[in-house]
Amino acid sequence: MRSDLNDLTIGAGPRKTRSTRRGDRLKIAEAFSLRDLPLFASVDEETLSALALEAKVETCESGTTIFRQGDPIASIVAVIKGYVKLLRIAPGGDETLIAIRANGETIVDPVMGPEETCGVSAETIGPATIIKVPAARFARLARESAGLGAAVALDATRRIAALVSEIEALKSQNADLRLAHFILSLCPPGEEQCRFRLPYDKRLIAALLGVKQETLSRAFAKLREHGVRTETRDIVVDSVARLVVQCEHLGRATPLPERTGRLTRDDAA
Amino acid sequence: MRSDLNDLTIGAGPRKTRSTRRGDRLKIAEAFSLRDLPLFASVDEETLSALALEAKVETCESGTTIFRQGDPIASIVAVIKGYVKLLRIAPGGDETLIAIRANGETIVDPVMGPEETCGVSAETIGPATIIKVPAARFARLARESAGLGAAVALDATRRIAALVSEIEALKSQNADLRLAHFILSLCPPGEEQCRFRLPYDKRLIAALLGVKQETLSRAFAKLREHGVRTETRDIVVDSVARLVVQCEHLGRATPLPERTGRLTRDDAA
DNA sequence: CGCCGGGTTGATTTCAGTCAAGCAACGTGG
DNA sequence: CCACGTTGCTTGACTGAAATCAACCCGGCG
Repeated sequence: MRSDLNDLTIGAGPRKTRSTRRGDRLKIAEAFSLRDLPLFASVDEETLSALALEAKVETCESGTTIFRQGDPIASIVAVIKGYVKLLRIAPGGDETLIAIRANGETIVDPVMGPEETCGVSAETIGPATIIKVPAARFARLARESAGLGAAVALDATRRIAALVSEIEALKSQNADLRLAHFILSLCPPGEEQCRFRLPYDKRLIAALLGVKQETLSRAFAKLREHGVRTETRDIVVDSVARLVVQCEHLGRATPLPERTGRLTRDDAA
Repeated sequence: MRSDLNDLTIGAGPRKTRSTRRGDRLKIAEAFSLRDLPLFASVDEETLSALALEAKVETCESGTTIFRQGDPIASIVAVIKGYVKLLRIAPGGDETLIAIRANGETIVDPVMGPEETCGVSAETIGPATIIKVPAARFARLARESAGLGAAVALDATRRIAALVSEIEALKSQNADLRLAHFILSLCPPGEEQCRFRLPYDKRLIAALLGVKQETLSRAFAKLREHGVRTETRDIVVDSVARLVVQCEHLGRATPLPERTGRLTRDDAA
């Protein structure tokens, strides 16, 4: 929650190339530009400068609550570094994970609109760096600058598309298939064989996919037969193409396509 | 799909009170204003007039496809009368219901953004009347008028909130509980005892809740013990308050709170 | 060393999907 | 008017998926 403003430079223009990293063991001064956030990619320079004046960067330790469901919307927040989970808390008290934000993603879930409150709570997973712009200031600029308004609308469109996909997945895919798609979404594009580290622990992945961790563990075990190995926190995918094909079989039962022929040897089971 | 433009007057201003309903058996001429759509509630007169010039009203018979998933976005569509279902079609061919739009709701799911395509297909349930504005024209106006851009953003915010709620429900509630909430959402506010007609058939409700119709039928049967009776298409709720209370018991097992002990016994750990 | 937290695995229960039959409500055509 | 098929809804018996309960493993770390 501490605000280390002095360590960062917020700009509006293209990222400055002056990189003052000199291996000193104090925090490395780093230039950060609002332009780096996808949300602001197409916003005019002037508006961005105005926003930059109001922006505050904060470094948060693990488990910091950024805002709470039901709070009035104080700031527009984006994640610069680390991960932030968004969750909903039912009256009964149990929490439901809605999404995890990373990279340069914005948490404008509650975007604007007068007197709106936060629909979710936001909490950091691991240490994270975030940037905040006061909501009132943001809303005013959005009303004045059509470009910013359009950018917000576009951002919202993307977010809606993602949510729609998630609803489709929850309604029509079983746990194994959802996991397979999740793995595929993590594979670096263009590589047929790959190895990477899971971005967060399996409990969170389970919550993201809407299953219990035991179920996730079993789903991983099932994928092991299809060329997806797990080494504690690392994932090795033998063949992305093969996994894509297997997705169709994971979905509907069809346990045995039964192509009897001597072709592929691993469906003999 | 036929366009009965001549039967309708599209305006931008407040709804004209001249009501030409005279019981003739030809279609009743009716004035319709864009202002009636919540999306445009706060948009300035001038922009609205420009939109109205481009708007086209269409009456559709049941089962009309308005647009298809993957199509380029040709128009912004709103529902004036009747219901429109939005669904996703997987490569395999099976359809997943995403949402149902009614009243004056907009189907701007794919709002704007250059070269975007429709994320869902839209199809009328029963006969419906819709209004269309060419997407290019709409996008240009949205870019020029900050008010319209803000309105779109606000609309998107509402939609996101609804989607988030649906994801929460799918992840954390069982079929009975989801149905109970759905019923409650249909109860006219303020009334303790009520009776109303389901807006569409039970197959659609099942799909909306993410269950099979057989499961929905059993869920209705279970609610019968809690003061919710179904008479074919009508619903009678004996006590809204009681239903709200029952929701807590429907969620988690806890069939018997059993407070027998003199202390709460679960904090002994 | 012992004690976690995160992860796996197994046994069992609960929930929802599947398959199948039956029924009530219509609309149509004889 | 009734026989008829259709469509929407319900019910039952069964299967399968995922949650639950519980034990255990294993890699830090005080």
